[in-house]
Amino acid sequence: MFVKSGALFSSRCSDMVLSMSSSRTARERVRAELTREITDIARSQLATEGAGGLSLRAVAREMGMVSSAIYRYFPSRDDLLTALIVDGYNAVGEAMESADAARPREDHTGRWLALCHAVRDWALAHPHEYALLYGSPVPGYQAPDDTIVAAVRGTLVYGRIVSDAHGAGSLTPPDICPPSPASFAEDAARVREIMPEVPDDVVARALIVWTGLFGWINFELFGQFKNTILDPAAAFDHSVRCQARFLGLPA
Amino acid sequence: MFVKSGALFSSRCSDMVLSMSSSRTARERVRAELTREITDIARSQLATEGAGGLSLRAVAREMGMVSSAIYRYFPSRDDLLTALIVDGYNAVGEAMESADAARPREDHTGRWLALCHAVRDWALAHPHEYALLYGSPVPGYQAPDDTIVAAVRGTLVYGRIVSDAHGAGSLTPPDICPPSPASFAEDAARVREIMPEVPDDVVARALIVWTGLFGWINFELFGQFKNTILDPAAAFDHSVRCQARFLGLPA
DNA sequence: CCGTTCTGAGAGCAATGCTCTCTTAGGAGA
DNA sequence: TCTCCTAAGAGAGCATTGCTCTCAGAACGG
Repeated sequence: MFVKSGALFSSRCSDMVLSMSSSRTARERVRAELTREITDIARSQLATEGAGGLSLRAVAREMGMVSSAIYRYFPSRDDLLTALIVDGYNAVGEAMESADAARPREDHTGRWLALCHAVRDWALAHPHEYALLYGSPVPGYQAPDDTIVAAVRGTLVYGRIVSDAHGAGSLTPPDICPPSPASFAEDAARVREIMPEVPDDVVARALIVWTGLFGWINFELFGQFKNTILDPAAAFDHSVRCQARFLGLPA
Repeated sequence: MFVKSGALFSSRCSDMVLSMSSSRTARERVRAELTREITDIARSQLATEGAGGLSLRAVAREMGMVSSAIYRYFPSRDDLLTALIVDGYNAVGEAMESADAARPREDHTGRWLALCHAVRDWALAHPHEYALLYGSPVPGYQAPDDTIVAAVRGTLVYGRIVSDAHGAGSLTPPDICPPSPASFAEDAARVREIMPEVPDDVVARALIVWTGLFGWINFELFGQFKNTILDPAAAFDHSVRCQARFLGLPA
């Protein structure tokens, strides 16, 4: 009932095993089903209570199960959180992807703006989940590598925009920055896997702009702007437009 | 034994009542003393375990008290956290202040760079505390207004630098940004209380730069830069130098 | 000196994460 | 179809947490 084709998906795939739906045995199917149900309930708890309010026992209760049964699916609370984080990264990543795809490929500035607003909109719609991804790491919890690779998905979109703009020759960054430090060359090379062909200087700017985007959203979402910004949407839009110019995108 | 004169203070003042030391009655003195001891222990717990690992009972245990006694000093765990947050803001604020004060007043760029490095250094030295301040708000916890006013302290330093630079005529922002939205005028006026005389356009840039600073530190501290930046200090320095140029500070 | 207030102790409640053991149901091979 | 083995849920239990009571003693102000 979850794999109806055109249906609205309230759940997000997190487990490897889930991706190959209608798997062999009935037991495996119901296991996948239950796993998904657990993450769904957990996600709704996360949305209402925040990461700290996520309780395995409450999830079990809501499922009509006994708490110990949950441990057949997630060996610990942290593993559940990890699954939610991976889901979250995929969700923002998807939001970024479709926002980007909705713009003509050569409208680099428009793609960047759409990307930014997609992130902010998603963050406002899922504040606790956003906090889980881009806020402080959850107490006593160390992000496993799974989450890191999931986190890259959104960054890929960004990288493509920058790379496309550079490739099209429409990237004319203002000449205001000092040269990047020598130690940055290697980093830039690594980042270039995500935004090919882009010179070091632009890579550096791209990082600044990218962190600036999330820095702004964090401030807005985590209350640092309280009593300061009256029209957050407009201010945000202006901010990312400026960032675009700093990066070298056309107005 | 705690108020030895020349002693090294590991504790930070949080309560109003603490500031006027050697208060009237002995009872009040010991109360202030114990309050401070509680926050000290709590802070060290925070430093090692993170916000989630902060336990009232553990604090009580370490003090040789029974847990319920703590509630005579802090009505709830959240209130303890609030005190720690206020302390934290004051600590970063102080770090910013002294970094700023160590530079000649007319070296605006140097003051900005010193400010940035002071924040980063403090963040690296107290990651959990920093996360409490600039990361996601703690689960189920809503920042009271006390913390907001405390948060301003560091921002004041920043405002003074921008304002000084502008007043000295050494602020020449590159003309790359679109005009700020109409709705921003009122916000700018409010921000101008912190950085007087500064025109709207510069206020907008100042906000972008400020959020960018914390955005970068967040990425670095919360692991978003994992496997990306090899020499974080150098990259950070370059980033804030670029930000300075974007703001209009001389190179 | 006496009554008020403040403070710590102690027990207790509800809730949490997690670990056991036990029983039952599902599935694979004969 | 029968037989085993494994997986899954139930249930009890442990240590821990935040927080609320009540109670006794100490400090304080008059």
